[in-house]
Amino acid sequence: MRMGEGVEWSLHCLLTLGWLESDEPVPTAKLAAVFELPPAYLNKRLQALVRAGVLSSTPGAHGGFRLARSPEKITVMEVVAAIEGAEYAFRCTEIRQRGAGKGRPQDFQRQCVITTAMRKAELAWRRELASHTLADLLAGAPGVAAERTRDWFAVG
Amino acid sequence: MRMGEGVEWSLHCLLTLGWLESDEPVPTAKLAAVFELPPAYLNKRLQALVRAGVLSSTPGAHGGFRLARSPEKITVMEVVAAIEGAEYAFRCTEIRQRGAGKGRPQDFQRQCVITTAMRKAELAWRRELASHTLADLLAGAPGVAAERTRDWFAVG
DNA sequence: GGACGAATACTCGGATACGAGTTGTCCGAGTGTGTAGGG
DNA sequence: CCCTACACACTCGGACAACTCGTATCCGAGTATTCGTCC
Repeated sequence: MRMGEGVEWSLHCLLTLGWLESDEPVPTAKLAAVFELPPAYLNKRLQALVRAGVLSSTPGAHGGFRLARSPEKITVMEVVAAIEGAEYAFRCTEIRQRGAGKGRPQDFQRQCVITTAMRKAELAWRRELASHTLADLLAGAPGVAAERTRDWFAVG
Repeated sequence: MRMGEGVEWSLHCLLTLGWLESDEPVPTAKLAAVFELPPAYLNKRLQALVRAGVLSSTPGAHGGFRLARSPEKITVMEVVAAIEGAEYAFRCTEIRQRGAGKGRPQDFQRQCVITTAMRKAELAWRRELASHTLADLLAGAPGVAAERTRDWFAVG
């Protein structure tokens, strides 16, 4: 089980946007240059964040992306769900109803214990991710990181 | 992010072995027939459980697999780790040290806040999975399931 | 009749193809800007 | 001098390939059984 790189990319970009505290939209090319990422692919991921309502995009010249909400209202869970999808990682395919259990629908009213256990674990994971906001991450990072980012944008 | 089907298959097979309560090893073909799964591929997954010390295998005629330990000592976490791998789903590639942050190793002594948050969430997930043993699942399932399984093996 | 040995059937184990999903790239649609021309 | 219309440059957005990982399969290594033969 592996999480895509897009999550790391997205969160770092959101941190960058949070540090800039600018109302000016930032284009994909600039954000990609900060971390030396492929611009077109990063753009694809940022689009997903727009669809999720985390970012807002402005097309045209001097366009780009900006935070759609204040960092306090953006949770890490939202970002992960926007990039990786909202489905559960464990998906029950009901193999218990095949073979030995075929043709006995009355035995399978409740979900199987395996699904229950896995879902419970995933809910704990989601709860943890939902408890961290972008503002928390911004505050938790060392101050030099914010400074460096602002300097880099001032120059470039 | 998606969990492979092997986890569901493995847990169902472990439940089956737990219900049988037999010292006789059960071959892959039988287990596969219970859920109508491809035998060869299921075998591949059971091998992983043997390597993890969850199952013990006996080759040759009348061979097969049996639980290596009592169900109370087998956690769901172990099974997931055996099938999906023990690595974390989120892997930090340190993109913060590229581009804007290049050549400043002193700024990156601690792990970044994103990695910390993700790891914390995964630990909550793992803790939850580790708290459930195979014995818990066996006890939580309806009694008719165990009965049906035993009947199916008695006939076939 | 009992014991030994070889042939056999059955099982696990790892090496080998196939397919889906993720990663990566490209070009078109749309918007703001700057400029040139006319009033 | 000011207004308007046009051409341009820049950006997002979705459609189009390449590649890695998970899925699926096959054949070889090894063991308990079974049958035949010898003592």
